[in-house]
Amino acid sequence: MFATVAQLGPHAGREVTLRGWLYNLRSKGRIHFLLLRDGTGTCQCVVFAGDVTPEVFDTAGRLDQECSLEVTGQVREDARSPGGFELQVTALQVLGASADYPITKKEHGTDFLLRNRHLWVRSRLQHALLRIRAEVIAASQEWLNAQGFVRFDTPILTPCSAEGTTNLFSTSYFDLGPAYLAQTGQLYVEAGMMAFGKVYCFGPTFRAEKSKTRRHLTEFWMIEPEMAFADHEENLRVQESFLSAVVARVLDRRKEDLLTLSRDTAALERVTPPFPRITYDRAIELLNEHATELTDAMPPRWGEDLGAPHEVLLSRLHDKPLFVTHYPAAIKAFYMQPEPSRPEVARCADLLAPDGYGEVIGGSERIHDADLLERRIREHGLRVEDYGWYLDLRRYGTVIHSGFGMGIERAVAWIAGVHHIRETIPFPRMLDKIYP
RNA sequence: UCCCCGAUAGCUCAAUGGUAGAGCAUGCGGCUGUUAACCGCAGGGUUGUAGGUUCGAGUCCUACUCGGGGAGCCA
Repeated sequence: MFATVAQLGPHAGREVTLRGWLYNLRSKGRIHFLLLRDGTGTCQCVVFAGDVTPEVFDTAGRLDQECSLEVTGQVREDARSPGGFELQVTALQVLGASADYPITKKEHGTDFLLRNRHLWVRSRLQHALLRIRAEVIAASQEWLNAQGFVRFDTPILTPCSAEGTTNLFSTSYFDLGPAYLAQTGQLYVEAGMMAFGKVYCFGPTFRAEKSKTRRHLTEFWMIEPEMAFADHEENLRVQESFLSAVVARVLDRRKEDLLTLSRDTAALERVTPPFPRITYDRAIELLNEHATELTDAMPPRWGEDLGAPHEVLLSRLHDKPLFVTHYPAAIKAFYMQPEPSRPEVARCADLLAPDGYGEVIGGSERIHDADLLERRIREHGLRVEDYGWYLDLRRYGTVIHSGFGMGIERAVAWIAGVHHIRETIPFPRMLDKIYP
């Protein structure tokens, strides 16, 4: 009877067959200890010389790391096995050999591990991390679904730049000229919002930026909710509830993986609404007050965007994710609603994760007035004719609306507590790196 | 695009300008409870590329290539 490592408990005392890969082998004279992983967990399988034929015992002692195996034996409770149950082996069959597996038990360099990413994902820490990623994605979608949001998929191939100036990957689209890989689904999701009230899109987005930092990928996944009749305040409330719910679910269901990654879960327990909020104006003041703590950076002047060192410092002054609201309109996207009493700032917010993980969510109230939106498109040097359909959304039953986008990888990096974003996606795409 | 650091065995790293080393991995041998097990033996190298300085260069100098860290931009 086949079993999985995670479900061994009910089989205690009985004989089962596990199928998986050899994580590690330790031999001690007349005993071999096989660590078998099957994706659900890792189980220590013990081969005693007296329990099996000499041929099987010899085979067990020569197994290669990561060979695939079927192992049959009796399930026994034993604290010395990682999952609390071990298998006393009676039979064993190699399914696929694994000579010279490159990733060994000692340390490796980043470049080597990324070149072997297709194998690296089998390793313990990577396995825990990617499980957390899957949980973040599932939690995000299921929370939104439960709140009445409808998933509304947006195109990846797009005819023009959604936000203008940033670098896009381009390809040729038959004889219709260039097409671009989407850097956001936001404009399209606004069309969906007017059909369904509350929608979100979820998929890969692409930025051809020459960014070489621990927070950047050229291909990353983003979940972008958009809500009709929601203003800036409502937008922030949804964001803090959403992110808190995602964190709570990871704590509930993937605590073991967080511990595998040595994540301080107490810091995650604090992630509950409301989140602290400061305006951009206040952020500038704070940065000037703490200027001496800024290494290799000056406090920004009003009108300049916040840099990575600034975001790190601001987030360190708070023990929860931090909203920075009302950035100067001039440094934000063209579609953001100006604050009525101060049109030089936008009704927007960046949500900064603690510990220097940077902006995990960016959002805003959108301009709902057709004339203002058209003016902004022109002011940003964009072609109005490219945005005909987008302007239509304001011509046919416009409403106040808001939305935001969360970068999955940044959220996962912060929640899991891993330093570099490249490990939070199975196959990272970075500047100068596209293999495997 | 800019700044800093690096490149030596399959992998991770040592080596005052003076004979190229270790751990892991691999192969062989030993050990009845190991937790990246341990112990013994063995094989494994055009020191990133091209020039230069020197009696002598892994080590110093120049250029290039590749990689790592950071910045800008952004999620």
